[in-house]
Amino acid sequence: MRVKQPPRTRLSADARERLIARGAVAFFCEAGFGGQTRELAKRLGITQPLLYRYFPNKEALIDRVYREVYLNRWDPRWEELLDDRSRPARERIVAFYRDYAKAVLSYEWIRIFMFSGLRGMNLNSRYLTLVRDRIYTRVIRELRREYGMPSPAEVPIGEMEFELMWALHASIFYIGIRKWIYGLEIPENVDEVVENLATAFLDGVPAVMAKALKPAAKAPRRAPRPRG
Amino acid sequence: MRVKQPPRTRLSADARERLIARGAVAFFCEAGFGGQTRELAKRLGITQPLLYRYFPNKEALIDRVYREVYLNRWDPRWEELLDDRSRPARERIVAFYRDYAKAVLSYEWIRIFMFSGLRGMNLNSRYLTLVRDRIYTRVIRELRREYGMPSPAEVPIGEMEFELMWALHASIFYIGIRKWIYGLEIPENVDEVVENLATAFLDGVPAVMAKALKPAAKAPRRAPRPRG
DNA sequence: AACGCGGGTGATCGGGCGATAGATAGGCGG
DNA sequence: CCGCCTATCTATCGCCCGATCACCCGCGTT
Repeated sequence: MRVKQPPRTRLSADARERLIARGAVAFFCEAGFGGQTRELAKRLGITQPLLYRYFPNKEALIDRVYREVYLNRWDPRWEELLDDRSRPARERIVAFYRDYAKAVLSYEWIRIFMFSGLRGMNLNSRYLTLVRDRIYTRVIRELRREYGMPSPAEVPIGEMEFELMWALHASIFYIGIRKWIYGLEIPENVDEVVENLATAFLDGVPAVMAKALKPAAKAPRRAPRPRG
Repeated sequence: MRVKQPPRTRLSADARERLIARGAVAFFCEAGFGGQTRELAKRLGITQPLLYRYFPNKEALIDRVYREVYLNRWDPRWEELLDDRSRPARERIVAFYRDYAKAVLSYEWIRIFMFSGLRGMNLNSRYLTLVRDRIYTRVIRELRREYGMPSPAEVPIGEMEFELMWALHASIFYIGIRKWIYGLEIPENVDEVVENLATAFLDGVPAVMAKALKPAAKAPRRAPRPRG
C-alpha cells in the first residue's frame, strides 16, 4: 500500500527559488556550511535533487546565502543620518548605533558572518572595509568637528582613532556573539545597553582623541626608524 | 625497485600521543573540526590509521584538542594579581589585561574558541562564566573600593556593571577576531592598544558605575511600577 | 641469535553525501 | 478534453572519509 505523501506542491520557478534561498539561509546559519543538502531539502519539504534544478551545486547555494545576507543589510540611510548636521553629532551617532545594532544583532547575521570568516572568505574584510570607510570615518569626522579639532582633511585619521571605533563596534557586536554563538544569556533590553555603550564612548573619546592628535606629546612608539 | 619511504620513525607511545595532540590542535584550529583525519595524518608525517591507535575516534581527538586549549590557558596568578592590594587598583587592572590579552590573542585560542562555540559546545559558556565569576567580580570589587563605592557584599553587582566588563573584554577579544578570523590587518603593537583600551575603560567607568548604583536617579526601565 | 612486544603500515569496508538521469504528474494553451 | 511543458520525484552513481583488520618490523630481553 502506498503511503500518502504530502502532496507534491508545484510552484513557479521564481517562487521556489526564493523559498530555497530563504530556507538555505536559515539552515546554513544554524548548521554551518557543512550542513547537508538532504537535511536542507527535508526542512523545505522537498526532495534533495530539486535543489539542483535551481542551483548548479552546493557552492552556488552557499554563494546565494552570502548574497542574501550581506547585500540586503546595508541601509544607505545610515550615511545620510550621520551626515545630517541639522542634529547634534552625539544624537546622530547614538541614533545610528541603535539602528545598526538592530540590523546586525540577529541570529542569521552574526552566525553567517562568523562562518564566512572562518571559511576564509574575504567577504568579511570587504564588508568591514566598507564599514570603516563609510561609517568610522564619518563618526570621527563629526566628532572632531563637534570638539573643535582639525578635520580629517587637515589631519588624517590616526590608527588609534580607528581603534576606538573598533572597540565600540566590538562591544556591540560581541553582544550578538555571546547570545548566538556562545549561547549565553544577555540583558533583556539590548537597546538600553547599546545606548549606554555609545554614550560612554562619546564621553570617553574626546580625551583619547585629543591625546592621539598631539603625537609630539607622546614618546615615539618604536625606536629603530632611522629617517632624516 | 622500492621507493625510499621517509623512514618509519618509531616513538614511545607517550611522545607520539603528544605529537598527535599538538598537531591536532594546529590542524583543527586552522581547518575547523570538519578537517579530515587523512589530512591531519599527512601533516604529522604518519599514516591515518595510526591516529586510531591513540584515539578511539575523531571525536576523542577533538575532545583532546579542547582540553589542550582550554585547560592550559588559565593562569591562577591572575586572581592573585587582581587581589594584591599593595598596588593601586588601576595599575593591577591594566597589568592584568595586558597579560590576559597576551594569553588570549593567539591564532589557536581565538579560532578554537569560535569553532567550539559554533559547534554548540557549552565549553565557551562554562569558560566565560569562570571569567565572570573570577575576573569581572574582582575588577568591579576593586574599582568600587577605589572610588569609595559600596562593596558587592553591600550592593550586589548590577547587570550594567557586568555589561561594562563585557564591553572591555569584547574590545580586546575582537582584536583577535579581526586578525585571525576576518584576516584583517591590526596595529603593530597590540600591547599599546590594549593598554589604551583598559585605561580608557578605567577613566570612563566611574561615571557609569555611579549612575548604575543610584537607580532612583534613573527612570524605572519598565513601566508597571506604580509609585508615588 | 632467537623471540616477542608493540609501534607503525597497507588495504579495505561501509556509510554518507553531492550530484545525475530518467520517470511522473500538475496545470495551462488550444 | 487533449497534449505538452516543466516542476518534482524515485533511484542511483561515485567519491570521500571515518574506521577496522591483518600484517610488518625494529628494539630490548634473555
